[in-house]
Amino acid sequence: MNKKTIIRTFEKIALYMELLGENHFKVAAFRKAANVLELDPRSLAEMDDILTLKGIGKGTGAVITDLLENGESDLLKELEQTVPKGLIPLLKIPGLGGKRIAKLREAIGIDSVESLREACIAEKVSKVPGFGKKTEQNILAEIELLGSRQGKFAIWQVEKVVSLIETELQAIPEITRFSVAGSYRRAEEESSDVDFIVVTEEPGTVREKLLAALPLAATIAAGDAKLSVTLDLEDQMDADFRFVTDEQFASAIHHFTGSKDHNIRMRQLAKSKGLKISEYGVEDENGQITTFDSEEQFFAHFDLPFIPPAVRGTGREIDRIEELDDLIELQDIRSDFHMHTTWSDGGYSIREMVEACRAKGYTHMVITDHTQYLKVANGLTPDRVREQIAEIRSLNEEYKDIEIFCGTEMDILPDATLDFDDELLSELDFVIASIHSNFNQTQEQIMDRLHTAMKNPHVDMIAHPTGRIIGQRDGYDPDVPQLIQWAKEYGKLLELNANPYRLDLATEHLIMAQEAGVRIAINTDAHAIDQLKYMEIGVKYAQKAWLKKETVVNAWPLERFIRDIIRK
DNA sequence: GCCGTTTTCGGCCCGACTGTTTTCAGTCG
Repeated sequence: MNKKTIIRTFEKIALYMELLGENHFKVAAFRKAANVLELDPRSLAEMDDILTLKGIGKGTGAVITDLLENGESDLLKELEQTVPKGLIPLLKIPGLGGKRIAKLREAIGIDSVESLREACIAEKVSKVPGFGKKTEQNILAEIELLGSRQGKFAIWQVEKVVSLIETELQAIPEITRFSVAGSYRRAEEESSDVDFIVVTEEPGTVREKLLAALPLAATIAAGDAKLSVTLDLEDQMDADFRFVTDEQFASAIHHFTGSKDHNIRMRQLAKSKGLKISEYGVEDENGQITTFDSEEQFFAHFDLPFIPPAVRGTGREIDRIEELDDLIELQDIRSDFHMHTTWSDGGYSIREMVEACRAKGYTHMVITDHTQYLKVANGLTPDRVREQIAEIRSLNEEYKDIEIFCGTEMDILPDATLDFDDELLSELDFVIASIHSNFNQTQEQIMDRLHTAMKNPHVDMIAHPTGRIIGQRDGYDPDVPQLIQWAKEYGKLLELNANPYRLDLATEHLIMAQEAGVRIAINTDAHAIDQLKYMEIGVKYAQKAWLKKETVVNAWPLERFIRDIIRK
């Protein structure tokens, strides 16, 4: 028996009870019990007080005892026999929850998506009390969409949709200001929809203009406070817009940024002080509503510092506020160590990239084009590298306010050798080693390649260490704990590649690396000026792993970078 | 079902929108 099994049992019990139309506080109690175990960092063996945890009571405790003693839960077995398995997918149909599903099963014997479809076509559903013609049609339409509707979208897919919507919002003069909220603002790897807070005095006008401007597959809800639509794009994605006044903005963006658990924790905190949080402000016992100029002020109202969106997760972040002072922030970033130019597969010249980094206020930067093995990317031969070094050195003479270092993103070849020899590497200031080929090798072969790079005294950093593309491919499956050990042993940096396709290393590994004392560089891997902005997503993602300023090398001052990395 | 230096009963985070009703339940985020 392990903790995961207990958690999954609670979740299943909750699901079945929901389908039976049980009291939703009862359902929530089982979900909460699952959450309590999930949030506890200890393993099952270490939890001798499991039955006395807050949130575990008589009913949930009996399930745990049952599982520990018999390896299965009588309650779950009973529920599985009572509730047809075919009902579970019905919860995926928008507009159908436990109560209505229970009602349909009771009244006309619905036990699967197929029987519901048939009942809709035979117009039996609209005869059930509480259901009407409209609901029947909606259910039928949703059943047809069930297969095509995608659950989660990768952050790079969401980013494109967010940009598109922002362009439309900017074009509407009745909008004073707006901001994306929701899981995208928290820099989640995946989101199920996008949320926007829109400040306007004329919600009706804005709603109509949005309905006219956006590519629509469906309108889910359209009121004066909110607009909810399904966008007709490559992938059909839902978008929610909340219309608020300027005074309500701070409370609204906090509320709709979430996470849900963060909000619940904040509301419990408010309640303990006799206050009530809603998306419109904070209400005291006299019904007086306070609004705020900023989220900072909102948090200050509860004696809390500003909690960055990226760390708003389980609610436990509120117990870690003393760590926020050291947390990496965008304004700490002084440099970017990984970018490409027209010398290989980048879109802009070295000078253009330098100008763009100066505009960002960076004090130093590294040019890192691909190497000869990567022919599709026009990788540099040794001769071209030396030419490039000369050009960079001369450009560096020109610019007094930014230090430009000569680097490379060198391929680690499939046979576990490096693309450049040591002599050439010694002429460079900063050497990145990367895998771009033969992802399907065994883990042993991959680790052999990475070890070669790690051992080389000229290599400074391993880029995108796992090669993953979020939601598309897992990468080359390295043994990351081992990689972190090597980074520690040989004093190498590991990258957090900030490109939203990658975000590599992932959160769990960043946490591991920081704990091991390994330094991280957050880099954009920009192939165009515009992509330098990915630093913002990268830093947010780093915050999810609670990376400190000290851990992130590109937050270090130039002098320290030269002393500890370039001249080491 | 869980919980309690206000409570062992009556709450549980809070509000918008839809569709069904004719004042509100259900669903959703």
